[in-house]
Parts: sequence; C-alpha cells; structure tokens
Amino acid sequence: MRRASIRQVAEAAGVSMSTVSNVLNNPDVVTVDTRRRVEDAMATVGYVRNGAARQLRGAPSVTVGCVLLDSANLFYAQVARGMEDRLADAGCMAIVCSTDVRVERETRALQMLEELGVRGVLLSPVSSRLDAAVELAGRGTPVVLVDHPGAGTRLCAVTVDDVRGGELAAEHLVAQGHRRIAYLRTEADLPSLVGRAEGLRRGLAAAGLDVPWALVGVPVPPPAGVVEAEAAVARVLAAEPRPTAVVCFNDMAAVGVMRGLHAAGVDIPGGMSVLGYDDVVFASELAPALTTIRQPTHELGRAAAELLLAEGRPGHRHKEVRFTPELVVRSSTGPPP
Amino acid sequence: MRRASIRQVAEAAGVSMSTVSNVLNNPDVVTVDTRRRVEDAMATVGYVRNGAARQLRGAPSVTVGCVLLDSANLFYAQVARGMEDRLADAGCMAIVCSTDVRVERETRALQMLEELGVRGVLLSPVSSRLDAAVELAGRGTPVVLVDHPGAGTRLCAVTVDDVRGGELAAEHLVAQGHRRIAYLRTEADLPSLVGRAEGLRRGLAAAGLDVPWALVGVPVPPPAGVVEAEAAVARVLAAEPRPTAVVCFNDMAAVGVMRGLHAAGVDIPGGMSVLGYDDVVFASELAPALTTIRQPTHELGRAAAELLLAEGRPGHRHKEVRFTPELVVRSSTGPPP
DNA sequence: CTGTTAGCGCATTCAG
DNA sequence: CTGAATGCGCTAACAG
Repeated sequence: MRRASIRQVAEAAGVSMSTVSNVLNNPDVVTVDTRRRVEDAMATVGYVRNGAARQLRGAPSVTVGCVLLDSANLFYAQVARGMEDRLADAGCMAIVCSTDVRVERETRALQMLEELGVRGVLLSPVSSRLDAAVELAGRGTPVVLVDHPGAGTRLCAVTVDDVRGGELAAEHLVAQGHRRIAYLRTEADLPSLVGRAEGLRRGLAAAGLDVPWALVGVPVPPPAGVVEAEAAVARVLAAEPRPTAVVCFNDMAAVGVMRGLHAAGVDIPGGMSVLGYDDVVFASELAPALTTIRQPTHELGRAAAELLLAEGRPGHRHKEVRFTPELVVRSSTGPPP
Repeated sequence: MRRASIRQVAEAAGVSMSTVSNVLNNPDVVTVDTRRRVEDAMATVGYVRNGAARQLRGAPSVTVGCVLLDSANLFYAQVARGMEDRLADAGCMAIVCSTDVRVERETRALQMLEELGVRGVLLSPVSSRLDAAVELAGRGTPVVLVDHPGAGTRLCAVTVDDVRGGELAAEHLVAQGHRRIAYLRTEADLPSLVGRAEGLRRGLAAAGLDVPWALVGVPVPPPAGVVEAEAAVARVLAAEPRPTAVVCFNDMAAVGVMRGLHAAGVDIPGGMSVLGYDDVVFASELAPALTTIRQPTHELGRAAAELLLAEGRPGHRHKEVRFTPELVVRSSTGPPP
C-alpha cells in the first residue's frame, strides 16, 4: 500500500496539484473555499506529506545527528535531552547514535548521517583525530563539537572548562589536607579527561606540591563503568604510599569506587576521600553523599543545538561556547586520616 | 554547494550513470576494472549517496522513531540504548523523541515521523488512548508498543509483567510485617502504573488484608520527579494511621522519598521502609541501599526493536513479548517500627 | 487565483 | 556489459 500523494488529493478535491501544494506551503494565496475543499480531500484520502520528496526538492532537513559516547550514560542522556528540546523548538528531531568510544562506530554513524542528509551533526568525538568531522563539515554538513574544543578546526564547539574542573578538585582536596591523590584515568585520550588531569596538576603545583609524587594515575580499562572502577580500587589501595583521596572521571565511576572501598572496609571519607564528576541526579543520595564537580548537562546540549541551528544563518562565524564547572561539596570528602 | 551526484561520478569516470548505480547496488555485474575506475571517481568527487532520493525511489528507510516518555530518565535511557543497539545491527538509526507524558507532544512526534517515512515507530504511549498509533499503523507505518500491552489493538508490544511487579512488592512488605502501605501515584493513567497498583492490591488481598485500608495512594503531581516525590513525603507521613512503608513508581522517586524522610528525621527502614522500582544502576549505592523491583531495560529495548524489524517479513503476526520483573532485596526495607 | 511543466538524485527498465 | 529514458512526490516558475 503506497501512501496517498498530492496527486490523489488534487483529484479528490478537483483541483490541480499545485493548488494542493499551495494550500500546504502558501495557504494565503488560495481561496478560503478551495482551501477547505482541499483540506477535506486530504483528510479523506489520508494524505501525509512525503519528507523524502521535499528534501530532494531542497527543503531543509528536519533531522539532526547526535553522535555521543554513550546515550545511556546519565551525563550524555541529559546532554541529549537538552539537544532534543532545543531541536524540537525548531521543529527538528534528533537521531542519536552511541559510539562507545569506538572510532569505527563514529565513522559509520557520520557516514550514515551524511547519506541521510541531516541538517547537521552534534558530535562528542571519540578522540582528537577530527579528520572525519572536518571533512564532513567541509562537504556541507555543519558539525558542532560537544565537550571537545576542536582547536584549529574551525568547527563550532560547546565545552566545559575542564582544566578549571581539575583545579577545583585539586584545590578542594589540598585545602582539606590531602597531599597524595589518586585519579582514575581511562585509555581513551578524551580531551575532557586530559584537561581535567592538567587541571589537577596545575592545582597541585599551585599548592607547592611535587606533582609527579602527589598525583598518581590509576588506569581503568574500558568500558570504564562501575565494575571497572570498583576493580581499580585495589590498585589505588596498593599504591605506596597509599593516596588519601581519589578523583573519579564521573559519578558512576565514583559509585564503583565507593563500592570497592566499602568492600575493602575503608571508611569514606575517614579512610579515603572520593570525588566524583558531573553531579548526576543521584549524587546527593549516595552513602555518603558525593562531593563532585557539576557540569551543566542540559544547557550544554541546548547550547550545542543552538549553535548548530545558527549555522548557515547570515552572519555566522566559528564560535566556541564554554561553560564553567562548579564544585559541589558534600560528605564523601574530608581531611585525610 | 550541492553534493556530487551519481552523474558527476559517471562523468569523472567516463561511464554512464547506470554503471555507477551498478557498482553501488550490483557490484558483480560490472568489470573489476571499471569498478575500480568508478570507485576512484567517487572518491575524487567526494560522492555521498543521497538517502532522500533512494527513499523516494522506494528503498526501505533506515530510520526508526523512538517515542518515549523521557529519554533522560535512566529507565528510558537504557531502553533507548537497547533499541539503538539492535537497530544498529540492522543498519538502522533511532530518532528519539521525548513526550514528557504530553499527548500533544506524542501526536506531533508521530506526525513528524510519519512524514519522514520512518521504517517504524517504537512507542511508549502517554495514555491508553492509542488511536493515533493505531491509525499510523493502519496507514502502513509499523508500531511496536513499549511498556504497554495495547490490548485489542493488533499492535505488537513489549511489556513487563507489572501486576507481578506489584505483587512482588506487596508480598515482600507483608512478609516483613507491614500492614499499611503507601504507594506513590502519578496523574497519568500509564498502564504500567495501574498494573502495579493492581498487583499491590492482589498481593495484599492474598495476604488477607483489607485492601482499601491497607493501601493508601499518595498523588505526586507532574513531572513526578525527585522534587515532587520529596514533597509527597509530607502527605504519607500525615496519613492516619501512618503507613509503615512506601512503594515508589521508580527509583528516582525513591531517591526523593528518601531525601524527604531524611529531612523529616525518619529512619529508613527503622521508621519507614522504602521500595523502589526499576533497579537503576545506582540503586545499590544509595543510603540505605534500595530494595527495588528490577526491570530488564536493555532487553526491553532490544526486543521492541527486534519486533519492529520483524514486521513486514513474511509470516508476521501480532505478538506480545512479556518480561518478568524481579525483586531485589537490599536495605531500605525492613520490619515496621 | 489556478493549472501546467520541469527537474531534484536515483534505480530500473529496455535497447543497443 | 553500457547508455538513454522513465518516474518516485514534490515545488518553483511560469502560463493562463
């Protein structure tokens, strides 16, 4: 069964195709009377506009690709929701793709989205190799980077000041008296994570500490979820001398760390302070309530969508919107033992 | 700048358009030699297939609509991820739309998706009025319901046995000695919620309790998030006689309730037991760890996508896949005071 | 104000 | 194996 086209509507209403087209696109150019007739006809034949045909004719696409590391991750889920909301306001819809930090998945997603002819792509890139994204943009599909500065690429970007986030973490812990701090790191060279590490170093250095000694990086293997973070606890406890605080790359990892610490019988924050990142919605309800660095997720998504929608409008230029993270002090951090 | 079409590829390669089309769709029907030439040409002119044109010609769409209550809600985020994964396996992509339980938003989303010509729609409906979905399906866009049985609609559906979930909750609490139980209810008549309420009633009745007395419904206004749930605590504490347990419609609501209880100085579970629903990833890390009913989110999404992809294949018939929830006992429930 | 026509990019004829 | 022709549904430009 093929859908009714503008043609059968025209027949049913006894007018020409272009009249039907007009009631659709230039309603005021057609008599109230005929318009009514056409609208009735559309209803009776069950007419539905054909997006593919419109797009082929050059109408702007109503779909936007959202290529994220993991849409089920609460952080990205909220970012995606922000995108979705802003896009909906503009009559657009989000096609969301999760890459799980895999280049091939990212490449494939970008390819498919380009073939679809999306209005643009909001991308939280898997790594700093942005060639594919730059080429995509070069071929005419606007790209806005999310949580990645994209320095020197001429791509618009929405970021959070990760270095500042790292500093915030370092300052807070140093102020509490910590002198040796573990931080969880993943294999991927996500710029947001390297930024935070840099911030940690700066913060420690500013406090006059010997950074190489004061900061111990603990690797967490992919997919770097709760389970992997929990397993990493053994490695932080084994470090000599033992660190008195651990900084996590997100709140889910902090959940894992807390779990591991509980299992090992280490008190939080008495025996070890734990610092999260993101301030997801349940961070305040953990045991103990999690001290963390808040990122404005929803706004991040909205801003990214905003930037994308602005592309192609007259006076458009490369732009980076940067948000500032915020320290939220709760009970999982305290003075060292 | 318009994208290169099959035509410029043909020119660049010195062959006809149909030859190019063939290397794309019937690679073996063309000489290895010419194929190479054409492929080179595609690379140099930067050719990208035009999805709109293909779809117009009748190619099956690669997009599927996922219309969910709230994609940022951890439960749906995971369901969506399951959908996305299964769809990706089939070379498809998910267009996700959140309705926030608003009919107009649902209607609008379905409309837009139909115009786009999506391969189908995975819908967690706002209410039991499924007319729009049924009509959509009638017009040829397959619809699979998620978390809604869709009785009598001939629509495929993926559900969780909500009545059983409610029973599980009732049985557990009654076994602990509770005789008067509050349950949080929302305004929306979501079938999953009415199912659970029914299960609660059955469970209590089976234990020989006077249901109208034993079960007190406490309304939570939209958007029924953490904040609203927290505010509802006052109402459960004010009920006379005071209930000794409260069952929540999801884990986020439980977070709110726990927060409210803490604020009111009520011990959990000493003064009040709290039961969640969903078993989201952080439920085990709350203070106290949350007793809850687990739903298989990812599988739910996968199964829905599976059903959708199966539609239109030869021997297809109406089907409902039903999953079974599971009680996860932790520390937020215990004997009444 | 309404009707006619051409062509968007592609895949599928059919004739060479 | 290749080339030319047709039409998918729609809209913009033009003719009436």
